[in-house]
Amino acid sequence: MTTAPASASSDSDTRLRLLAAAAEVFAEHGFRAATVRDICTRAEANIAAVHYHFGDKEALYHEVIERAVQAALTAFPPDYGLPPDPTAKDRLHAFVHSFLLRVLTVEKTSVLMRMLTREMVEPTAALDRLVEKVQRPLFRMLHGIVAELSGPHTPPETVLACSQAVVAQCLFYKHAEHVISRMGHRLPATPTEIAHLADQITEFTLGGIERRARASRGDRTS
Amino acid sequence: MTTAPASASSDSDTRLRLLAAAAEVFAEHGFRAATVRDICTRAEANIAAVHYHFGDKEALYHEVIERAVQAALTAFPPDYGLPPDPTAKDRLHAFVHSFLLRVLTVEKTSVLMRMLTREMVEPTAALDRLVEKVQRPLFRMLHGIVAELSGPHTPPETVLACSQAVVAQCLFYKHAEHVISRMGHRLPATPTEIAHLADQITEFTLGGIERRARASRGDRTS
DNA sequence: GAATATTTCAAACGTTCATTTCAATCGACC
DNA sequence: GGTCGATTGAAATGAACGTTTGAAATATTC
Repeated sequence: MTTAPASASSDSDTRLRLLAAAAEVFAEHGFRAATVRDICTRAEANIAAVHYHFGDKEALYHEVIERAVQAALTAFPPDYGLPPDPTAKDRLHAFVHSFLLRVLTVEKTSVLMRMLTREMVEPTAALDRLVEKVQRPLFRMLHGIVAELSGPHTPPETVLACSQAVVAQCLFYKHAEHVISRMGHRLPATPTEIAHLADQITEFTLGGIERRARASRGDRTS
Repeated sequence: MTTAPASASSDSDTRLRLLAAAAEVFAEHGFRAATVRDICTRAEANIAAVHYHFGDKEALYHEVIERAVQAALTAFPPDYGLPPDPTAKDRLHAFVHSFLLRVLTVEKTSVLMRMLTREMVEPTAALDRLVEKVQRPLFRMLHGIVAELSGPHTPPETVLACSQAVVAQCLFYKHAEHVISRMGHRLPATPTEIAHLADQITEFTLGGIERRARASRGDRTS
């Protein structure tokens, strides 16, 4: 029986090469279309290496996802660049900025994030864990910020919708990247462009929240 | 040689059944994971029927996409429910509302729209035509509306960003539907819910545009 | 340095799938 | 009702893929 992988935390050399290659291939083609052969070729490993080190293709995928999320959140945590004693607006900006950095930075993390994008549209078993471990806590954090910006008398439904609008704006540039480039529009990629986009989205959101909150107070000034 | 399909406009019975079944299966599984066998079974047709009527799986896919877009835009054109002599705000609302109806309505069109969602994340050759024929004209229309709402002195970059924010908010509920439902949030589906969401997005957007336009005029009132 | 465990390797297995083939069937037209 | 083109049917083909196998190579341990 050659089933059992080595101890769970063994990071042999080929094992790491497999993980790196798998991240590339899964991000590029998705879980199903990615082939074990391709991954092993890029990792300069034998076909059987996946079976030996991870058990099967799906277990490899899970570990890649796990590490991807870890890496992205470590590199750009949601309080990225936050000054001490931040205002709610500061926290919104940091949330948006770090979100965009995770999603758009051309380094490793963005390649990894493409996997999550695919998971959202075409879920595998990995999505459930992902939602619970990552997306729910992040959204809860955002929801708190938006609630604070909306003021105390804003109905929860409005706060929810505004929070979703923030996520929507951030994810858009990843979800629609192929359309955006085909339309001839620039896709933010450099730190400067991403920071600028974060400013824009933050401002747009503040305007939206303000107007929605005003409307929910019954104002009709506009 | 049994290659050539009948005349391009022949709508034989099995041909139509194949198109209907293919729309279901492609929407459910995506192009690659969908199997010709599954499609033919659901259409109560023989496996060879796809080859006979369409040539191959990809040609079938293209025709399904073509018809899907046609159907969705016919059912809910971007000026859906627009009053005569509409204001810019009216036109924005109609654009958003029809967009959401195409994307979220639980009837045929939404199933079909799921294919387009997949195309955006995992493009096939069909996306290029789609962008040119559908998305570019629609976006140009939206861009005009947003430009009008922003006022004459708003930089084009801001108008572009605000237009993208609108698309982002509308697409979000389709792109992230699996996450939204896993988070326990309600996904708008009934005409009432969709209309309500359209109101919310329109208001949010107006607030965003207003603030961005104000900022680009150099105001710092806020 | 022999014994043992770990890791790699080439080859093959079994399955799934799109596509093809060719005979059978159907339908319209003379 | 016989003929011919259009359509359907059952079976086969060939390629791609994940997985498995068992031996060879390498590292580890005593």
